[in-house]
Amino acid sequence: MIRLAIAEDHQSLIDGLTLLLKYEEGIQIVGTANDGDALLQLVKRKEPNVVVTDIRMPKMDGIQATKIIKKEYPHIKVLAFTMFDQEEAIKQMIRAGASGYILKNTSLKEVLNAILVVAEGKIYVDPNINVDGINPQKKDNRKGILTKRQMEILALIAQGKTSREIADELFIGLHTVDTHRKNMIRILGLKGKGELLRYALDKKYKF
Amino acid sequence: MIRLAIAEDHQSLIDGLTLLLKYEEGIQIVGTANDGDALLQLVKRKEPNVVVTDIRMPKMDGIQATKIIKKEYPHIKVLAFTMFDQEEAIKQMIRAGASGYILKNTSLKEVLNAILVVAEGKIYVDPNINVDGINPQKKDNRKGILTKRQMEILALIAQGKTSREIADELFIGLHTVDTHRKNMIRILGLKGKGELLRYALDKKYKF
DNA sequence: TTACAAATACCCGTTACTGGGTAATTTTAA
DNA sequence: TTAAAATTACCCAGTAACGGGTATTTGTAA
Repeated sequence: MIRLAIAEDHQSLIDGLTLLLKYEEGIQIVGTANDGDALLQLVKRKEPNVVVTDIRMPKMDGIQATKIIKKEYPHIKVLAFTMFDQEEAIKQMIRAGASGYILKNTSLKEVLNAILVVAEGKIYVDPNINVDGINPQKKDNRKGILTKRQMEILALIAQGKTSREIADELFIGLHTVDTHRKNMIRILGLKGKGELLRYALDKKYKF
Repeated sequence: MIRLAIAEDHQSLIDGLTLLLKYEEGIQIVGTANDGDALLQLVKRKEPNVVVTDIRMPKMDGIQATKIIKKEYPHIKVLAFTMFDQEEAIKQMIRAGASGYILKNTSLKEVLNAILVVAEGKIYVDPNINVDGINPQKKDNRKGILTKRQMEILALIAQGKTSREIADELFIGLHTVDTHRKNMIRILGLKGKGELLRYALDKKYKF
């Protein structure tokens, strides 16, 4: 299930997209926003897995918003929804971590397709865009997605240790371990009780 | 760590065993009992993983006690501690699910060895015993250890479903799912929050 | 050296799961 | 058909984990 958030200062466009996607199976629109600030609030509250955002927006532009979203929630896919001939802005969106860029003068059907593509973790680039240096992905210095300490703790979680045991083993406080747990859950886009343990067991042999 | 329970109506023998095992690393004596009833209570309270029990005991004999223990806690290994020439009783112990049988006229050192052997899940039979039809293990009709319903629920647990979700999916009550969870934890000898999920994930592909 | 990331730690509240019971009903097998 | 096993369901209490904050210290890189 794709949980979609839309940010776009032209409400009419939002309405059009909403109309198209409302009855689309597998897509749930968790909210819309008319500016960057509102988008960030929306992401924080609803944690979508895909965000469609305009680049030029009031309060905070889509580039800045994307940077923040990708930093805090690297698993969220961002699809930039731009007007034509703003190649410099598009480049910045790429650097900010966007997974796709589609022009506003595209059919809504193609927009839907782009959403599905980026939701799968792939990159979607509008055929009409021709930017030379397109090298998305991998702009954060993190080796993986998690920090050293987080991986260390994840490994202990995989061993079935409780937060208390992990805290004692690493000579840190219980709260600290819980904080790391929560940060990892947020960063990895997990949810629910066992998800982190499931993830830990899955990745256990991949460190 | 072997958590050991001892049942034997001759307290002197218990004392001897305790003396031997007290400083043995890897073995913790969680309690002793002088009759079958007391043994069952002990097992229930302390959940040992290995039980050493006499066959002839007051109130309830070791055979009956073993049957009940193996039914409720199949993971617990039972080592019968018998006097010589009671072959019929030994056969019954086998059928009751004992993992080993050692004669009382054996050195305590050998008793220790027998405990270690059965704790590893292997079968220990005193060399001086010669019963023809020895076919231990597998006396419960259960295919595996769990029932159909329990495996069904375990599979859903492995998928990360909560009890609530599992209940809805199977059209049964939340309490029922929780009961199955608890029964599985008991039968499998697990403990702690994540253990059942870990077990479920481990066995997921082995159904 | 100064900003940013990482690691540390605490607060509050809620929920899912565990651990301890008990018990009725249905199914299966002896 | 009758005893045993399996499935269903509920009670109470405790705790680990989650979800949401905030905040300080310690690195590290610009």
